Amino acid sequence: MTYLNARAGRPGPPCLACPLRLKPAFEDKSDDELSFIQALKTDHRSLAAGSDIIHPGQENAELYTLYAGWAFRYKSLPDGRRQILNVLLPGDLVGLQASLLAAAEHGIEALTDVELCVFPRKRVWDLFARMPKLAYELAWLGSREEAMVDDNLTSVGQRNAGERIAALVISLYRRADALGLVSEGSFAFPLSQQQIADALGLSLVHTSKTWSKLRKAGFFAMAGGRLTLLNPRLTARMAAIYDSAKAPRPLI
Amino acid sequence: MTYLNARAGRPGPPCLACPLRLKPAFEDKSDDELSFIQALKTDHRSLAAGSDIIHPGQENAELYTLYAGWAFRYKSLPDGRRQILNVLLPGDLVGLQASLLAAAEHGIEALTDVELCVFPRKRVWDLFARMPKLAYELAWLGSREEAMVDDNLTSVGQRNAGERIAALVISLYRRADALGLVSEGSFAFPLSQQQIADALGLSLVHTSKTWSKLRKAGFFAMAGGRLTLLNPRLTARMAAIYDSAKAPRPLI
DNA sequence: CGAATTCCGTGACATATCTCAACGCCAGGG
DNA sequence: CCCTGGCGTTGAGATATGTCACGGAATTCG
Repeated sequence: MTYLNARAGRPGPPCLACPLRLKPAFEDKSDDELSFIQALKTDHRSLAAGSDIIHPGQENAELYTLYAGWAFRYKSLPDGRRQILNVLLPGDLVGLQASLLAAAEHGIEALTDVELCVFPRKRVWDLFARMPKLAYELAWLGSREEAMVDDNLTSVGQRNAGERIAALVISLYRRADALGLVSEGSFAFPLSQQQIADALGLSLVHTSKTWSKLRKAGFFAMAGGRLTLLNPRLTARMAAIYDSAKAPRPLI
Repeated sequence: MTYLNARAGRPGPPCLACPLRLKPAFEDKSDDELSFIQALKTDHRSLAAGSDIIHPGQENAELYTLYAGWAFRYKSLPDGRRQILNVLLPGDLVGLQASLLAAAEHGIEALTDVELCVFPRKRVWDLFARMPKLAYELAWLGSREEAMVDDNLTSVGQRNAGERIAALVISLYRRADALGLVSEGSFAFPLSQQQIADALGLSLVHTSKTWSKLRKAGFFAMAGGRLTLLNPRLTARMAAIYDSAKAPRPLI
């Protein structure tokens, strides 16, 4: 059901003129590097919300950069329980782990309609052989993703339901903000409550109740699929997250 | 308190004759690569159990390979709650994330007395510039570590207390086995119950009760700091972990 | 337009897990 | 030698979270 709605064709912007790159989240790159990245990229692909980008167990996965839309990595147990490992936003690498390891140990699913820059697996090795700076940045981005999973594990292991929700909302807010996706305190928030529950290790019912409680307590509001954070500092304090400005990161 | 008991000096074996490398867990490497690794390595360091190898927030962390002993990565919340992110066994990289990112977002502590091969931070870049194959393997090892954190997050988010303990014990058993640390079904198991609790997101008391229950149910036995797995397949089934042989990995 | 489906909300009840507290064992140190 | 601190064990009671069940709103689809 998933690969049928893949569409290639619309080529996307040339990397030299990539609008995503202008966002504050990202470092500057030299024209040389950008041309190299452009040469690495073989396709620009669109997928519908709900599609599998990488399915569990897939071998020889390609490497992508998420150009537009949201996605998430997840891991399932044989009996159907599912853990969402982390959420991917524009500019994030998709499938680095799957393209380095022999087989994907997780799945990646599109949360909204997405657009992907496609880098074939073989060229990942070229990148290491010929562009050590980019290879270093690839490893850097991998470590950053691991740090995000570390955070989520700490949240799921140590925080109660309200704190987990607060931590999730705050961290997505900050990441969306760095991408220019926040306007007037609100941003598109496409996660369903079931997905929030799967990300936080909570049941759907308890997630729903705790989510309502935080809404009614004035932490945030939802309307039209957009979430408005009413008091970011309060929410951050509830989750025991203290401000730390994040340096710009590489975009490949 | 921690750096005082660091001891350098005892040089450790030359990489060309590294006994760890002979274990089934690791790939073969060419003499060229081994000499390169040897040149990268500036020190062989011993630390006592309980020492900080990398402390939270540390900048310019060095990169290590754990040569002997056990360690763990952890992350603390401001109020003192602590999550153990993953356990490190001989051959694992220590501090890759900390050496790539600007500052460590986690701490790493020696669980037993440990010996470390020291690679200064600057030379990590040399490795990318001059030995792309090793750089690729470094990224590969980073992805493998992320996969372990993924597993732990799935465990903490989705499994109940008994399943979590079973999953932890089984995965450590398998890793120890690949390193030749298992003899007659038993291996040294240095985690305290508090550390198990911190790794699994459980309270100490509940960990103790669940641990006893599994022992009494005949899953495993402890004696003299060694754990004997009485029925590995049963334990794996309880944790809903199905066998998958792991390919050998690079040792740097 | 009605039927089916998905998502969200809420009440009642069950239970896994937590907290508090006390106790025993053992190793180390004065 | 006793004292102390760290670690593991166990019981009683509290509570956060899970499960079951139902109903309503919105959306899709025939």
